[in-house]
Amino acid sequence: MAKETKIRILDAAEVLFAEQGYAQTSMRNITARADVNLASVNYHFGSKKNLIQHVLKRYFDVLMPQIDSVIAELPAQRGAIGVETVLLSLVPPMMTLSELRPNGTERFVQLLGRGYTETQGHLRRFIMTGYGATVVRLMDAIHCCLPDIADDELFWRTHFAMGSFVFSMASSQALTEIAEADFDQQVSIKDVILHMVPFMANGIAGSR
Amino acid sequence: MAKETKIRILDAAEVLFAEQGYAQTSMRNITARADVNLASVNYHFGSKKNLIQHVLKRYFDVLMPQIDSVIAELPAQRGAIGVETVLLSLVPPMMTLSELRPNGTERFVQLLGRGYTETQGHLRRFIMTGYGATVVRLMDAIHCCLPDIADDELFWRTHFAMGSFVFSMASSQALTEIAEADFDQQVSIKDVILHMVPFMANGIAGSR
DNA sequence: GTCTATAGATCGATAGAC
DNA sequence: GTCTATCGATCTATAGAC
Repeated sequence: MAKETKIRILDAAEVLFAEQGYAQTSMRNITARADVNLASVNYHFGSKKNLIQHVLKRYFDVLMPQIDSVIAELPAQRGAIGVETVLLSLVPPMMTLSELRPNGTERFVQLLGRGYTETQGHLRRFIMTGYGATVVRLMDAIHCCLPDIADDELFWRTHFAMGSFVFSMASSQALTEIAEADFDQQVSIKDVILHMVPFMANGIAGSR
Repeated sequence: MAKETKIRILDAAEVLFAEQGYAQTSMRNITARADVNLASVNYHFGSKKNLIQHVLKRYFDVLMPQIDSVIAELPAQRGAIGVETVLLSLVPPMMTLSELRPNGTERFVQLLGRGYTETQGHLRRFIMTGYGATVVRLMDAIHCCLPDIADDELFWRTHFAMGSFVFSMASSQALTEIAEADFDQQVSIKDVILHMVPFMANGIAGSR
């Protein structure tokens, strides 16, 4: 036999969810692409909603422990480093997702963007209950770089930064097509991220 | 008779589209909320797809001419002003959308966010064919403030900025709820926009 | 575990009476 | 222009044979 049915379903589902969104992807789309029987999704995952969570969990379970590691290894004197350093430390963990599966990094962020706008709060709850501690540690690391900025102000800025990131990936296909057509550039996901880090760092730190 | 059927449909549709997304909103949802007959949507608009475009068009037709005006009134010596000035000049036009309909500003940006992630390129084409000249004028105004930044770099930064904006509005309900719960702040759409302008300006201009 | 067959619901769109 | 009634196509989920 080829791959396990369960894996085939997850692999097919994540591509379709990332490309078309959750609502627009039917179980028939998924099982056809995975070349498995329609009923097998409900046998293995119980429901479509549960399948969506499993697709995300595969990525979070790899990413979040890595983020914990890189944050723990940041200099103890946080005042000495900038936000850009913290954000840059997240890049290698993000890039390892592409070793999991082809275009893993891109797909993961697309799924994140879809989840935030489509599942009306479910994703946020899923992240905070399962990986909330990592999120808090990351926010603390950013805050330590910028002790002068008020809590609520930093809250807004980090969410704006996340917006840049998630939106850019959600529409990354359009963006890279334009970049290639108008500027004759071949654009990889890493290029996009490395363009984005200074943008986010400048926005979060604020220069004036 | 109360309001025209056509208007009632548009009013109901824009609320539901903004809150739940296009795919998740059925014609039955819309006609029930508008308190009109199911068949009247197809009579007046031909199809659901056409209805979506009409909902957006009502906002664009008011917003875009105003943006043309404020850009035309910017100082001729563009080198003398900053990006923040250009972005701030967009705020009054955006705010007038709330005079059109309750929460118009917020709804419009939510529709924009939904359109970008859900309609896979259709929205972009709709904007560029109908209002492309205004978009180009706006991009030029930003570029004049930052003559030292290369075309392609500015392309990335403006798209990141748009991402912050659109995503923040798409998830604005969650964001304002958190802000109110964690920081005990009452947050209006104008507060969000005014927090966002410096963030975007710092990100686009780049400080280092 | 895998399959067929189908229940049960909902969808967009339209025909045709008024 | 507005309504009822319905078509035909989808969808998720499940029952039950193998």
